[in-house]
Amino acid sequence: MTSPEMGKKQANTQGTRVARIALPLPKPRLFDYLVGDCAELAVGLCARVPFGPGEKTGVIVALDPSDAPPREKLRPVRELLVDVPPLPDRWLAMAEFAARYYQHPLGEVIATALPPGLKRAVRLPREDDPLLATTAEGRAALVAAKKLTRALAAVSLSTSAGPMRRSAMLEHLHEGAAEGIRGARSKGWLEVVAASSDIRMLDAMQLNAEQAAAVAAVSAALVAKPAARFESFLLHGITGSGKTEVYLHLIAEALALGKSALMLVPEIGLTPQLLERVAGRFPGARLVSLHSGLADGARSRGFVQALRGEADIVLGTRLSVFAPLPNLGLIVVDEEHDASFKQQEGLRYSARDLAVWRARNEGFPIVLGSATPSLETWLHADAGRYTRLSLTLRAVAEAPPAVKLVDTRRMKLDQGLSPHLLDALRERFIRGEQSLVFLNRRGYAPVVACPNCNWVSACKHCSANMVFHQADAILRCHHCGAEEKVPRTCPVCGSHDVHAFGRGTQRLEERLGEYFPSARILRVDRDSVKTPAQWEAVRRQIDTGEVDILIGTQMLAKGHDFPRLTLVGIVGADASLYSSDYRAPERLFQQLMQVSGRAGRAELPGEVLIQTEFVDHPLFRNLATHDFPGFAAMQLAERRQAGFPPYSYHAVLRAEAPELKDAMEFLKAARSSAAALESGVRLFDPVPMRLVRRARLERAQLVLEADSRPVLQALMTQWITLLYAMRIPRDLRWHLDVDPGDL
DNA sequence: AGCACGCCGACT
DNA sequence: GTCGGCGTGCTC
Repeated sequence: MTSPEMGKKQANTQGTRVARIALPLPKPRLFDYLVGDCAELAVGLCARVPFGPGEKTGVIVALDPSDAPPREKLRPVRELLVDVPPLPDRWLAMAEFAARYYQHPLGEVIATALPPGLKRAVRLPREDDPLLATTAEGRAALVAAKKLTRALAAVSLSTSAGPMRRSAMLEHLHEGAAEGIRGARSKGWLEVVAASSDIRMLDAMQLNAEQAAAVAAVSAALVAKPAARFESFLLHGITGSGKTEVYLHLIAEALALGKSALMLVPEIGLTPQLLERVAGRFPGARLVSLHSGLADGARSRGFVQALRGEADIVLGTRLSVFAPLPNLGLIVVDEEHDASFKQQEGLRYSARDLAVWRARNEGFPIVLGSATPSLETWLHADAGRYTRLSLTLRAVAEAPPAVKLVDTRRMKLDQGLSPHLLDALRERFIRGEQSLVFLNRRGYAPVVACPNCNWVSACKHCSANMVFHQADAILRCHHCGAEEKVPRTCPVCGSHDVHAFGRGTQRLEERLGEYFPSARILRVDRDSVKTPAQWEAVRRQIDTGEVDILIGTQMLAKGHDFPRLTLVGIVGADASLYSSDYRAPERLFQQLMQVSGRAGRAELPGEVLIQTEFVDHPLFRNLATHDFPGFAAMQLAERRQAGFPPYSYHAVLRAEAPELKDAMEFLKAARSSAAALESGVRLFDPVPMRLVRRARLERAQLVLEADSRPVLQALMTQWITLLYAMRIPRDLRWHLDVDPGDL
């Protein structure tokens, strides 16, 4: 038999069996096809099938189901993608769980989890790729690098050897591998090896007692009997306490045990910095990075590498929780509280929650790390369901930054800047130290308005104001991207008095430029930094001291360490202090803690100035004393009192249509069909969303609340069938969001 | 999601 | 008299 294309197998309709296939369709059902009984046929295989007048690619989820339609109704599979190994059962189990838990069609879950380019042919360099192994040098480099990784892992495991002895061992190992690595690097053969220029293996031995205890605790789970290997750990470590070092040690141990490791990081966290550090630490390991910024080809390659068991470490954003590593032994979720782990469209999954499920299902430990854990995770630790490991010592600076509150009630502010903050900025500038002014609002001013007739720069498509961007002299809507020229006179009354109200980072940049004309000021927000390359350039400027004053949004809060930074000024925090969203304080605390952590290094103590009208607010008091446990206890008490998550469980049904009444009507009908079902779920009234109109669509939502997950799940499972059966206007769309990030 | 089938308004 | 609106229903 000859196949026209590599890796495809034409369907053989003789000796047929039935394959049940999950196809990417917005309906929760599967389709059965005839398929030839070839050797490769297996559950988990991708298949191309005829569908209606067209064709689709799906995944076989069962063979010869007992309830298939009569064979004469079935059409044959067009081709099987035998080039790619079938997805493992455990992987499919996770997809099925996600479909069940998030009430989403299995075919769409699988389509979300698979890289988009997989449908096309995947060309993958194997280990015997000519690039790596056609020359003796290439092979030698690879072998040397692998030996080094294994040996490194083994050394870090050998707890009997003291630090001195281990250092000596490492140095010896490094010498042995260095030659091969240099050879390979000079030829540019292997990216992973190239990155080993950054090798800092000896760092591996600086663990302090807390870090060592954390490593030991998780290690015990790694080597426990299979049935006892699953354990969730919360690694609560203040900024600079060396969480990453703990992760790297644990990854080394997983590798030494012959397992692979998965590390999830927030979107912003996937900077080349971390990738280099991991690659440098494990020069012989096969490292794969996965995130949505990759081209289809690269993402497919990484995914298939994992699937073939050719990846030792996968480092990536939320989507990499679906990396089909067959031999996974450890998951790390860094900055586990970060909102980017929750997908906000399509399948609205939480990668962190799925990761915990996966670890339990496959029987291995998981580490959730953060300086400011989510209250969900904190409560799990309080209740003993997660094992809490604390890092309280700041490894990189002697003392945490001094947090001071600036009471702005009786103060004359200049563009939102207090005299205190300006003095502090001046002081640092004179001393040649770096400062950061944090304002979580980009643009020049949040609105342009006419005081004469009350006209405001409202967006035509959204219920929001257009933001004034002076840089390109334009009004821009931050919700739909619409742009308009700034009117010179009021479009309603013709008054010449139209002007910008409020301030964003651009305006702050302008004003600070006037105050400190000789200072080098750099603004960092989504408008000024759009690509990873730009972000890298910015980081280099900051690192090399080419910047005196930084102005930035939360982009900067999450960035990496800035060694010369000694002052952080926080402007406009009050806006989120009394927001109607019950999660606002949690987010604000996380944000402020994170941005505060940027200030100060060993030889240069840091200072944080927070401008506020609410100096007595307990949130600030906890922040000033760096007391996350205190803050969490206070918040949890409030949540318990109000019956909010994590003491209850939420799901939201949202609908959007050109007209609000259609969305509301749908939700009312949906509500009454849920009300007719027997359950302990509390059904709220449908309400328009806070931002009712976005991109010409009007949105409303219906909140469901229950005291337990099973109660909520039981209702939704029945309800979803009714929802799919409802007849709805063509232009109305709805979705269910389980465990929504916000309401 | 596509795509086809099928029944009511303003045009060559 | 026809082209085309999108409501409804189906795809193994």
